[in-house]
Amino acid sequence: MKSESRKQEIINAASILFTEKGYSAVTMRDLAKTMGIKAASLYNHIQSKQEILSTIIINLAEEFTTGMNQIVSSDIGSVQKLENIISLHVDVTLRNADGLGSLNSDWMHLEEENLIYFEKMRHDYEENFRNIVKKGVQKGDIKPFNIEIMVFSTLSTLRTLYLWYPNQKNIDSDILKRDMISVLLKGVV
Amino acid sequence: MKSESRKQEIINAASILFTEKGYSAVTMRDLAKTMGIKAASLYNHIQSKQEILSTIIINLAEEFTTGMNQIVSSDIGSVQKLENIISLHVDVTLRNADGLGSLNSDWMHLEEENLIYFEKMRHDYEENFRNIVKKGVQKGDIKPFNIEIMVFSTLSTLRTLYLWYPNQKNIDSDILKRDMISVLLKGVV
DNA sequence: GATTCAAACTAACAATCGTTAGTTTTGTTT
DNA sequence: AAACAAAACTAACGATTGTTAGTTTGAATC
Repeated sequence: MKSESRKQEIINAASILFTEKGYSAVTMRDLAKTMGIKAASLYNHIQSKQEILSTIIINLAEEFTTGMNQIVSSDIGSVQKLENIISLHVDVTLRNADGLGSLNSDWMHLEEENLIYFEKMRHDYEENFRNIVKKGVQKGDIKPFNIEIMVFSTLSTLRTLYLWYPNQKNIDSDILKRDMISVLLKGVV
Repeated sequence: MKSESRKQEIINAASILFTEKGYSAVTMRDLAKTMGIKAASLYNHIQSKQEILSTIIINLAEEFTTGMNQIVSSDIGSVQKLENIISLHVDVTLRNADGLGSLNSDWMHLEEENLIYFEKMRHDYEENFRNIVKKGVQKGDIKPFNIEIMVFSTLSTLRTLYLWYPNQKNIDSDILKRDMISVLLKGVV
């Protein structure tokens, strides 16, 4: 097993700190103090600060990519696809809320290869999202509003769900999904 | 005038850098290089790095607070108030898109007094928003969905407008407002 | 009891951080 | 031309950064 669990503990602690203060503002000594050890001891388990960041972000990005690819290739209508995307974001957020702060705010601190890889995944994700909306508009299932605004509006809400969810402890996953689908798709008025 | 314009130039340059990389990741030497001077020369115009951050954030937060207070005290319906809030966010974003990255992602690096002041403004803003939605639901003008989700959903879209707007150069302010109102209030389905 | 090994430790490094002090340059006003 | 103020500069400071090297601890295995 070779300290794999200890490594994961460090990554989990780092996820929380990074979301609270941002990658650059968290020092290895901060992280070590949270873990109850000295900064140098962290390096028995991880290779670098950068490795922690890239592990957090790339894993999450791949999770979203995998989920989106399944939705895109499924044989369902555009509106149902949007509902599944909302469901995907709720699931990932409930499972790993701490890491989403890094994904949203610290991805630009990834280094060369991982930065390019991440940006490609994000671009493809948005492109898939956009195409689903376009198809829905063509078929008449989605209102013919400005497509960019519809995509941006929905996506920005889903992306910042992690900021808001921890404050609402007493909410069931399925109820949250249902209400999010109502608000995002059917509007509030 | 005493270099007031030079100070503003520094703040404007810092706004862009802070939004690109975050407050903690931008050094005074980075900022100086962007201005074409040495880091020490910055201190002829500003008192500290922290002063730059607080100037950017507090000014913007006060702008939102002032706008919200006008909307709250105006004698119009709940839906019209929501439309005016959307319009407020579009206006502020178009006027000062660069600073909104700091407001959204670096407010936690404000120091004691300003941090408390900012958090109070943000709390009051959200509370005003929530009360407008509540009133609208009571009057039957707004659908009886989960209020927190409606508030969070709308607000998170408006707050991240600055991330998305710069990519859509050819869009008129009034058209943007109209379409945002459509998508956010009436839904896409 | 000796060996092994993961996981902690102490001590220190080179680099970089925000900032200060004191000086020089530049451009305008007398 | 002299005087002044604005705005740049050089040089350096103490603190902090991520990280490395080498050592000690403690528990499991032989």
